[in-house]
Amino acid sequence: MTRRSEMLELAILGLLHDSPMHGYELRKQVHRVLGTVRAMSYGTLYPRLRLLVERGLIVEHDTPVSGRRARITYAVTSAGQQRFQSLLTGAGPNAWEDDAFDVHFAFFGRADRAVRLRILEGRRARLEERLAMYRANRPAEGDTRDGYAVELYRHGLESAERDVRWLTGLIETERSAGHRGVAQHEE
Amino acid sequence: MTRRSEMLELAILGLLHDSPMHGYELRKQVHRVLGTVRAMSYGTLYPRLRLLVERGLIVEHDTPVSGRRARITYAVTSAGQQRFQSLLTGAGPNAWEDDAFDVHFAFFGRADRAVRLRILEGRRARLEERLAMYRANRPAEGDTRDGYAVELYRHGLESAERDVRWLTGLIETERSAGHRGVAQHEE
DNA sequence: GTACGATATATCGGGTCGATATATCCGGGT
DNA sequence: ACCCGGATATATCGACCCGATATATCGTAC
Repeated sequence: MTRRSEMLELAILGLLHDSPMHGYELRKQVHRVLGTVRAMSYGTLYPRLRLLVERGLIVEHDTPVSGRRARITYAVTSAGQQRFQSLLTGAGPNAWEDDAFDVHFAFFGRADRAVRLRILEGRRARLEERLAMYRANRPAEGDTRDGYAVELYRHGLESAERDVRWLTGLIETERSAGHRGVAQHEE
Repeated sequence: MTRRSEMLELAILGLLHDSPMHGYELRKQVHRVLGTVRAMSYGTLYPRLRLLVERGLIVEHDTPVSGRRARITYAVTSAGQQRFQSLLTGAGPNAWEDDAFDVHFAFFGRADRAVRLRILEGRRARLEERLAMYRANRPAEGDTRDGYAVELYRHGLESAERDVRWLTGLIETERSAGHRGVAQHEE
């Protein structure tokens, strides 16, 4: 179980929880929720769906609409629900990485505050490490890098700093007002 | 030759042009230039270096420092220089993608203005497509997404918009003042 | 009524990552 | 002098992911 496949499993289980659907639709949802960030290819999705069926985390409802091509609708089982919760609640350093963080964050509504805070703080720490490395090789006098490489450096640094501020804001909101403020749209 | 391997080839040839070095150092430089973004693993780097040697794009200078472990220093050949230039100058849609764009941008100092503008504009168009998709599924009334998913959406949209503005600034600078302004640090 | 694009599932080859193995060098502690 | 840990350095392997491609059906526009 690699980092990536764990993240994909979380995304699949989380999305199927909202409503059962078939593979093609599922992939579009991953696109939507993760906002066009590297979504899963079909070559990854379909084999993984079969694997999750084998493990009993999801089940396939065949939907044989007369004459239509087979459309396999998937739904989470209770084992799948548990697996989802344990992936979300037990999130470790894997969840501090770019893609994995986004998936976890998208499902924050189903995690309690302690878990949310741990993931947010882990993510921030991860970005601060990155920031420290960035700053450690700030272009110095006599650097061979030309203006474009320096501009790329500046832009990357700025983005990372902004993300840290974003996380800090989220953490403060969680600490002070609980889930209000961030989760205004929550039902 | 996939997108990714083409990008890695450009990075390797471009970095070795600045100064010959061995694999371990090369990987650190990729980290530095690309700013911690997904750098190459050793399992990718070493086989690829051997491939580039086979193709005559780089050569290995064995540096047998008495008693020391073999350290293979690589340097670009003239064929490698040409390959680098053709990869940079002939950059197509592959170069509009995240990682590939960064690598190309880092080597803008060795591309002429027409090429720089084409890549910048291609990249901007790519981001605007992404933006359009984002906006197309803006969370509407009655959306099942909770506050966190909406916040993730908002943050992603904002980042993409900022990147478009960044590119627009760069394009304007290229168009008006040539390479000044952006490339102030150029030697 | 047919051409086209979207929907839908499936598979394969090439290639990448992450872990691991091996080995040397250097500095710090004792 | 000795050892230890961490950085330097090369190499390989298995797990697995992406992108392309094949196949087939549906809606709709002309």
